[in-house]
Amino acid sequence: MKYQHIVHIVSERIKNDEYNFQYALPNQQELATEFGVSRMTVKKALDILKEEGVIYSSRGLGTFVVQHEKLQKISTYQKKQQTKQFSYLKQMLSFEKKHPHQLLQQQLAISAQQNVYAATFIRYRNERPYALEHWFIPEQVIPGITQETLEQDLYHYIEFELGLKLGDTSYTISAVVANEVDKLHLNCTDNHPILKVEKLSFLRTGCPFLYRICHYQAAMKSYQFFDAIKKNK
Amino acid sequence: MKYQHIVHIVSERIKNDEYNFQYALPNQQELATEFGVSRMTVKKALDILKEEGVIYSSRGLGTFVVQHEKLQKISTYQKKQQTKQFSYLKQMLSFEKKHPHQLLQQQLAISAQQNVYAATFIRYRNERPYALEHWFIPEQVIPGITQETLEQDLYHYIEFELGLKLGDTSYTISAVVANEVDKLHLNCTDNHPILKVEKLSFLRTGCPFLYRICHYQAAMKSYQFFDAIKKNK
DNA sequence: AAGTGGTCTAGACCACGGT
DNA sequence: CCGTGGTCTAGACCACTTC
Repeated sequence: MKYQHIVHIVSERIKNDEYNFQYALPNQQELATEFGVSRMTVKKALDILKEEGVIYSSRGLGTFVVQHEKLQKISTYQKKQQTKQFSYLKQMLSFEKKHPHQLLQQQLAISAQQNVYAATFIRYRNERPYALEHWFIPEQVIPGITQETLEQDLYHYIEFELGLKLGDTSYTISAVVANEVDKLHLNCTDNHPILKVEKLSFLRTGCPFLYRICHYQAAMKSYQFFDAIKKNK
Repeated sequence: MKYQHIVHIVSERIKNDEYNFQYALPNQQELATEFGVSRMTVKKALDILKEEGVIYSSRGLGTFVVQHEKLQKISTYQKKQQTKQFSYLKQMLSFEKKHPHQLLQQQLAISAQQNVYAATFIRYRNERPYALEHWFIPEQVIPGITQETLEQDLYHYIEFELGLKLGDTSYTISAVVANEVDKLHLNCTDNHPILKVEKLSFLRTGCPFLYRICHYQAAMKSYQFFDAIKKNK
């Protein structure tokens, strides 16, 4: 795929400040000539970089690099996450197969008669309790799950053992106070704030296969995401 | 733009169940013939629907509608938000021009000498205090702001009065406990949980122009977003 | 008028999944 | 093998911005 190569090269040039926000990039025809491809292929590569938020373009004006600030914020954020060198540990507290209660029936789009694998995990970060997670997986969609599957790599099992393709995950974030189970495992007291994240994962077909309720120690977790307000040109 | 028309027609057919998850869509050549366009134009339309999560396609197999569950969840969520018929009210508590402290200098990428408009709002939902927001806008980027600009429509001012193009907004979400100011205005007591959302908005050029710190009554707000886990084909 | 990016074409070839 | 979608071409025309 030639366009991926162009995406990579142009990304590198932006990182190396060969292209920067003060001047327009070479126009599409020049880039096409340089890379020995057609203009449409260049445009496809630039469209991907636009989607990534690295560049933008205006009819009649040209294509420009987005100013450093934004990218810096993202990269420094990621760097912070990496350089802190956290050690993570996931430990299973319970594992069972049961019938779903009403919330699960609704979220996983199944009936009360179908079985659901239910597991509870506690996560540690640098040996400190960090999150309490409840996982629910419909047996009909992802059959043959064992305790080991969940302790190792569920996604690998789904993709390579079952041959299913993964889709998107929906995140719903809210703030709550610690409940009794949280207080027991997350080492916190009354009225301790909790960042509650409900994650619903789908196969590529749109079938929901995993519902997670995750309670994070408020001080140890935040979520960041980007949102395009308007797509006006 | 022909491809937008095709996006619209195919969307309608999916909503009307003329295309559904049980069968593949007509192949790209058939659609091209039907709409009287080239195959590339059909593909561009389908790419947009893929990006929206409405369909997916496999080389060698065809193009398919994503199962209803996922879309239902999104649309029912939106419907819930709409049918609750909330009444919203935004009230300004303070407005001033000042020099930025260190956090603002960093977030807005400005120096300590530059001026920043600082405003505080309280939001009500159905007459109940709902959120407390602190807004910060660098004068150099968005000049000429008055109290009225902020009470009315800042985005309209930026786009149509100043002629600037808007870019993305970054959201950073965490959970905290109510501070003294929250307790005063949000009508809550000690250790009340707060959903804290930092919003940093950029112009299309990547220049940050608005930093907001928003404290929501935990019980009255949640955030939902989607994330592609992997783009494997 | 000149230069830019956005759209669209009519074809070609390739990679993949199923037979 | 065939049918599918993914990539790529070499051009054309259009919309927009600036001079």
